[in-house]
Amino acid sequence: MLNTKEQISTQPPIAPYLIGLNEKQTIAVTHTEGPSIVIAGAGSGKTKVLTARIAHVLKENKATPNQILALTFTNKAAAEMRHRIEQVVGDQAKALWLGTFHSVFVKLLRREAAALGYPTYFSIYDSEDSKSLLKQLIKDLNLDDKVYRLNVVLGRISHAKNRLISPQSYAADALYQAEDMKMRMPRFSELYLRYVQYCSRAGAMDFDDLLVYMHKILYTHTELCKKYQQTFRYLFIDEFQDTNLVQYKIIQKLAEVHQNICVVGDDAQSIYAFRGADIQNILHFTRDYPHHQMVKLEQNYRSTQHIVDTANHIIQHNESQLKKTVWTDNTQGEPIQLVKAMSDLEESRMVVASILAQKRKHGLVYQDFVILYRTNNQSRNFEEALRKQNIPYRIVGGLSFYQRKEIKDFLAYLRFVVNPNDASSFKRIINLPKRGVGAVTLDKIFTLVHEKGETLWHVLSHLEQFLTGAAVVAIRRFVAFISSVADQLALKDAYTLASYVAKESGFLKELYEDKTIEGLTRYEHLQELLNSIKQFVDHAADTDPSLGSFLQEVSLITNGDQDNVGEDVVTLMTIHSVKGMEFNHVYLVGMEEELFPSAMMLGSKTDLEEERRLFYVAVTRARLKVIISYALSRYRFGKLSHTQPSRFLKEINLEPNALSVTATAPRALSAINRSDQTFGDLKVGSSVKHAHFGEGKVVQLVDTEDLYKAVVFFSSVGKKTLLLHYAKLELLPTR
DNA sequence: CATGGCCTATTTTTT
DNA sequence: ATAGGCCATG
Repeated sequence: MLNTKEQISTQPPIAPYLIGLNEKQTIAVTHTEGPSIVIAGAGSGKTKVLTARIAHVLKENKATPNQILALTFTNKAAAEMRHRIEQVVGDQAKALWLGTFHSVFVKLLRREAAALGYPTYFSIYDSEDSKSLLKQLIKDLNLDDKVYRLNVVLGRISHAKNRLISPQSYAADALYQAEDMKMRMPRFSELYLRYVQYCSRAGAMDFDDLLVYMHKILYTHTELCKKYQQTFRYLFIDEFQDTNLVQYKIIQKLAEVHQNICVVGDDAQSIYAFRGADIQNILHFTRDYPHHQMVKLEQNYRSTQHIVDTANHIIQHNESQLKKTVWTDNTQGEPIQLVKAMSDLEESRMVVASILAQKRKHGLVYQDFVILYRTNNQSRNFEEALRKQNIPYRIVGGLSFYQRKEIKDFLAYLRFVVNPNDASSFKRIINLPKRGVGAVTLDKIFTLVHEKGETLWHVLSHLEQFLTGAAVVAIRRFVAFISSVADQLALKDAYTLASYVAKESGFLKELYEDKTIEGLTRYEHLQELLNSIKQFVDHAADTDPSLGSFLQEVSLITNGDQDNVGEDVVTLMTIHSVKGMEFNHVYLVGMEEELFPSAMMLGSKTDLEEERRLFYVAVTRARLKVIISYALSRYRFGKLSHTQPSRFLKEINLEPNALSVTATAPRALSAINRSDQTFGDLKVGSSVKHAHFGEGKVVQLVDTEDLYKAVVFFSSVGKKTLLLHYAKLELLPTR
């Protein structure tokens, strides 16, 4: 690009956001019209391109911010993107339609809820809500929960929804029916139907519904569809390889009029097939848009040569992949290191010891490190080891604040006020605090709802017509209370109403009176929640400060979103949640058969290939160094079991016993002293120049726990041992 | 109707 | 290891 000075002076000034882009990136950014697909290898500047492209559209006045729709998979990615666009275009960025698929669709569905027969502030059921609902339905139908396994059933429902198979068409489909028979679940269709009916009557949508109903709006409400097709002139889809059928159909429909759709993805990083993601969408895109422009970003700017090589090596073992050569001209860096531990406990200590040593040796900060694992429960040992060493850390994922029981309970209160047909929320709170309403009364109520075909709220507010007894009196009081709050919904903001409910419902008092340590924490959590509602209201200057709006927003928050960014802490998370991020040093732990690859994924080749892509994602997060660890034994289900090193290690020629890392914790990483050792570009035999001693030749490299040393033979003074952290050695070209 | 103790299944990943 | 379900008891 900017090759000579003459070029700069004769050409118009280049927009600041285009500076520093390579040739391919520039094409991807500036060809804004028509369908285009960007295949972006790991670390190839994907986000940079996507944000520059949006900025370009705005700067060239091709569209106003609210005519641009940009969809990501995580809130984090959306926030990051908005931030970076803001740096280029300023406040305009605020008006972009930019967010996760789910959060953007909630906003649209809220506007169009009436067309679907849903209340404006419909409830959103998270996976836990879905689970407990399904559990109840399985019970209601007298099905054996050992055959109709919760996770299996839920997964199947989710899968059907993501493939746009309604309960009716599911029941009519011979193939699905045959599968169900094989799995001894002949009544699955019925269960699916009931589940959908329940949600619709409760005015609730689960995560999949947000997509399914968005699809429904676009494909069955022509006028509404036209409106949005006209509105969105430019569409941007991040992590395209992880889209499923509904998502693809939605964006396809939205792009139908203007055809300005840009999808960015990397087939090598597709790790969500388990929730319906279909890499085939990349093929479908090229087929559905024959005039598309395709750009492949193959230069990696993130990682060292060693890391890029290893990553390429990993992915080569997969048969199904797009042709792509990721390369880098970064320095060679250090080889991937392997740590072997005797037990899971020792593994965690060794990793933590290694972090401390690396930090000291290179003058790093905690933020440089991430510990990645396959399953959330692996975090435990590492947390303890980190705590013991007083190392600050944060965990992303796992049990989030909003999944705590007291928080879910209170949110259920608020949800029921906003949507009094939400039966799940009702059941959750009717006896919080105790109101003497038992299972029998509840059963009667739900039978009535079912038989009369009335809404839950109708039955509750006319209960005297149907039932008598002490419970009825209690419910009448409860109903009166809920009504009194509901009357204020349009008048008062979320915070005012929430604190009112907390006090007047007796919920806060109940928590307050529990003086155990856990009770105290629960009380604090509730206060914390109320604070966050206050914040929500304060920040909702020109948006909707209502309780309904808060509840919908909060349903889509995941842990890690609101987390303390910028603090100097070690990060712990699953490989799935690290996607899209980068760290200087990556510790990939628990590299054992049946754990990674997971025992659940050994059954089929496609599953195994997804695990391998997961491995690829983990390794490519690192800028400088990857350290992989495994243990020879591990506690599973409270029992000690022996483990085998992962097959993936052999695939990248990291033989479990190749490196003589002593396995004694916590002073674990003893000196490695090998003739083929390299430190960056420095290796035995390298010619170097030292400020005092002049030219010399490296005869030995020593890697101790917290120091790098080099033994150099200088013609002037003979052998000297130098500490690489201090000594400034200049590498001379080899002759 | 609520509580406490014992039993069992559970661990794949997330919006 | 631990959470949730089931049963017996208050």
